[in-house]
Amino acid sequence: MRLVVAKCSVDYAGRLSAHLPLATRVLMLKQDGSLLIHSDGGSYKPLNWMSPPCTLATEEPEKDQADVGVTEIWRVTHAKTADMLVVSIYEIYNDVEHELGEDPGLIKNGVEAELQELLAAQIELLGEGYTLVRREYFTAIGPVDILARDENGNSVAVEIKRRGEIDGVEQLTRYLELMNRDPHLAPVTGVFAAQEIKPQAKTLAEDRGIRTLILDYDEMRGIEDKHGRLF
Amino acid sequence: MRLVVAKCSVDYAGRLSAHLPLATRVLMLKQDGSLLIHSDGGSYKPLNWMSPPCTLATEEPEKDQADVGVTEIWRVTHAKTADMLVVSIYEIYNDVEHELGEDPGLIKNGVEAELQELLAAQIELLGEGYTLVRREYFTAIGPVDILARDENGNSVAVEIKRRGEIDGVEQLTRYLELMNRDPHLAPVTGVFAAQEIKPQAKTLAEDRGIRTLILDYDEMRGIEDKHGRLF
DNA sequence: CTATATATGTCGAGG
DNA sequence: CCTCGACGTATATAG
Repeated sequence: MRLVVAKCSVDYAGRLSAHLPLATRVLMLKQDGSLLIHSDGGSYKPLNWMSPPCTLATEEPEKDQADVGVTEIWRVTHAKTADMLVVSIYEIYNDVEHELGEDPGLIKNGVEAELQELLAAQIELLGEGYTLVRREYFTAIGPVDILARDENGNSVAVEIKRRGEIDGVEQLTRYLELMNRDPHLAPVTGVFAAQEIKPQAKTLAEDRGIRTLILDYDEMRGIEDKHGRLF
Repeated sequence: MRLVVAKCSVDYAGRLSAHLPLATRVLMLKQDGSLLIHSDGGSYKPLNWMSPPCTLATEEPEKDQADVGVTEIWRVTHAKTADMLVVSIYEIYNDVEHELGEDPGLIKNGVEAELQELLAAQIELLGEGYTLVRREYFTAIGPVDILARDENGNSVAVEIKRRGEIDGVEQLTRYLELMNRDPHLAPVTGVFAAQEIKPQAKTLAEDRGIRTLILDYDEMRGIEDKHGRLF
């Protein structure tokens, strides 16, 4: 990992073309040849970058570039797509290199996959007498998160989100429409389950006869832990 | 902008909870208090981060933490959501600070706008005898990318995407529904045009009687200076 | 490898 | 402020 603070301008050509005017920025050069160009604001997204696999070549500036103050040129070329990033460096204020080694990586909890597992294991949260048919029930337009049966044996399609927004209701609506054309499944009702459901999504769901359900992650995980400890 | 190379472990609690085991990483501290934690690989996305608005507080470690080698603790708290990122620092190998100033920002040239221009100019790609009515035909729920007429003089609404996914079909469906209620326009048929159309989107479009059309960007552009823009 | 859904998505436009 | 759509989306996972 090499960290350079430099006055530079940048040009990118690939899926789009883009240009960064002359300013002072941080250039982060990773071991794999990739390059990130950060300013002192914005969020985690760099102003510009090149993803691996790619190679960096350092070049001498042409005379006309040297005349306007360019001291070196970094040309980063993507190995597969021929995307190219060219950094024209005017002045380097700081240049540090350090060996980091392999990173053990991030451990996550509470993403949608985990919610789906938990709800499948605690299908009774949908209601008394509900049973799990299967997770990831496949249809022609995509997988339904959970297919269950209610206390009367009727099909119930469950769409799970971390945050329930209108998109998710639309998605479930499409599934229901399709599944209700299948005489083996129909009638199919819908449940929209999420840790948090936006008011508009709740309204839309109810308007379409879809039940909404708030999932309490901590509670569900707690129950699961207790189950685990019983064994 | 402060750049720190340090051995650290990290914990995040917010929309999800996550943990980074002890390793050497780069900590990028921006002027607005935001923090990025980068390893020497991956793409431009940090391993972990806190977006602005947020504040950084440096704390002394508790005794039990100090005993295992923690020298300082950085606690970054989001100003609105109460998301929290805690960095436990064991050793600092490098620590640099530099004033960058405001960045003038990125200048972009996108692809989708160009696709729309090109298709309007080459409207015959839609079929024999088609004529352009106008680009950005305005409806109550938004602009239709292109309105054309087919060889019989009937209205055709075209939705253009770089990548055709289900969302785009939904969008076009809404336009068609609305436009077909207008006796001056009806009957209106739809064409979903994109550089690439996902199978699910194609299925849904056909199910709704919408024609799909693959656009060859390079061909439409005439395979001119694709990479010649840099210099 | 392709295809698909998720994401602490981020980001910008527009009501 | 919120919603919606685009993104050089990236990323993991299933087929």
